[in-house]
Amino acid sequence: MVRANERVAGLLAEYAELLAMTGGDRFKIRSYEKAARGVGGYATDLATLDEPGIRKIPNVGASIAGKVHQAVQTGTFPQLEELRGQIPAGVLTLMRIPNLGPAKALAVYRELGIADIDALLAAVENGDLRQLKGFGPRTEEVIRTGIELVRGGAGRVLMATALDLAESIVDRLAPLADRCTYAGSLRRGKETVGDIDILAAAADSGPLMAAFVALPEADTVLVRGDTKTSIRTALHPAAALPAAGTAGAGTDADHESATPMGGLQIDLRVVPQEVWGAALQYFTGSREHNVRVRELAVHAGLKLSEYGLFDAATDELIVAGTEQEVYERLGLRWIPPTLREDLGEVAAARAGELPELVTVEALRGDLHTHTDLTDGVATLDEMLAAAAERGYDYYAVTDHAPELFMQRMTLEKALAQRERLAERRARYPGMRLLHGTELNIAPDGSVDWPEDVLAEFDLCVASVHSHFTLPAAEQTRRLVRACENPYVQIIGHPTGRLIGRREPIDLDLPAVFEAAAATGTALEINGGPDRLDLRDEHIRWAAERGVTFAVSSDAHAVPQLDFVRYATLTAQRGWLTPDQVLNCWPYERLLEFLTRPR
DNA sequence: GCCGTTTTCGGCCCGACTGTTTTCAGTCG
Repeated sequence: MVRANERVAGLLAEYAELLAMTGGDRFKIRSYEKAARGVGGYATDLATLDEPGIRKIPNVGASIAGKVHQAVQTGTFPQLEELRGQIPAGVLTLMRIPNLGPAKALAVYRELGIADIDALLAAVENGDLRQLKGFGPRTEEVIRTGIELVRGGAGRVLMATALDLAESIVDRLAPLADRCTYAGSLRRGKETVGDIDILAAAADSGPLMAAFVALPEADTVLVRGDTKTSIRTALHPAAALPAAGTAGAGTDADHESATPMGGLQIDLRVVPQEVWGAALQYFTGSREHNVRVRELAVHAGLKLSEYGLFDAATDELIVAGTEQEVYERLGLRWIPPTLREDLGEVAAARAGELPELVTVEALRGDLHTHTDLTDGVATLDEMLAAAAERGYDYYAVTDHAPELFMQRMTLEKALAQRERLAERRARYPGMRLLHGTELNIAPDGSVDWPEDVLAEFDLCVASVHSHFTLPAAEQTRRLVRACENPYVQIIGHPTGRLIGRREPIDLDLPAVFEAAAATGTALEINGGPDRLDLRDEHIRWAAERGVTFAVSSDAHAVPQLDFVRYATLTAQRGWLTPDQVLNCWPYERLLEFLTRPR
């Protein structure tokens, strides 16, 4: 379900951006950004809080609490509407372009009247942009490539955003249907999706279609029919902000959406209950997977469509009720949706060699998390309580290390945290607490802190947080050296990409995977909705080379512990089994891995 | 506008990089 928290966090972040653009006080801007993160990362649903309750949210004081309360009730607050009146929504979308911040966005709007990305591209093409003070040829080029990056994901939304929306809609439609679920690329767990496909089984589609077009999300009805209805959601820049709450440019905790979630098409198809399985199989895809499966059917003298599996000669229906029946009648084990990409899964299913995929339930702990000691928004105790609630056998706190200057970490703070963690051990007898850190990999591959300090941590994750544009040879050497560091057990978000915002660093991936395998350094699958790093196909390459993985949330707030869900879907798309994932192992085996001589 | 083992004012996330300047503004992490 989409909570009020995420919606209001989006409004606060939008207000901060508008303030930044209209020359507001920078500390005031920062306050709204921090409040947005606080609200988005708060464990309690805003809708259940009164104003004093809202006031308890980190970084929310009297003034913002009033606006938050109003926003929960009415969907907005007057000061936001005032600024929205001054700056067209399209100007905010300009800021999705990397290296184009509030000042430049305002300049192109004020000077050239540019209020959307199309107009900006046109101004680049005809040279108008270069006339502006502060805009030289290099800036022109940076903007041009930035637009390409943003455009690359045009019309697509992050899987996490789509999943929230799809589940929320399924929840509301399900009471009117015999069965209801989402299908398509979302069910396959792709990192971004172009639309949402919802499938329902019902004898009478009328009430479902009526409820569907009446959804508050339905801005435009594109198609209205008995078997298929399509709607489009409204374009709303604030809605582009992530499920976890964000604050624009800022810290490692920010997770901004690749594209505005507005304008997303949602299809509802209603089929008779008898053909549910065939329809679900068909509408889940992928197209390539379905072609492969139908090929198999043809060879067996059968015909497969969304209406069922038929005898090709007599047109007699054979099965259609469940996906299992369809696959089994074709001589296949049921294939998990995350594998249905025609990347060998049909042959594997035929040979009975499908992997037993890693699941969220199989995760015994989280090995990459933060607290408010650095850039998290929840305290150590809040994070521990939430982790215990999830039933974890172990949990690692891995706050940032000193070289990420903005986090102001010191050895003293780290050691004090270690003390506090030690004190908490008695409170969580069922959950082993690991004191870790997230180190920064310098351009030369070295990390923060001397060896004697590193040796005292239970766990060291090492990640790239700077120098994203080094040449491939240097980046590769950098990560290989980090793998070779005997104190580094996990490489965090190995490519550093942010979906739709930042390209991955230039790496010779096979060389890095070889190094990780040779040194026994695990590679992370980071569940941040805009990271999903490593990504699906790279996981498979790495796994083929014998790499071990960590499926991590990189949570900076309590609700973000759920990010392991997105990491797990990605791991499944990389065909991983629990045995290949460190944090599916029992504690004793994990400990052996962490403490073995290297 | 928020916050406080530095508490009701005066700080606040700091440093680097880059392109455009001609001494610095904008952006990022």
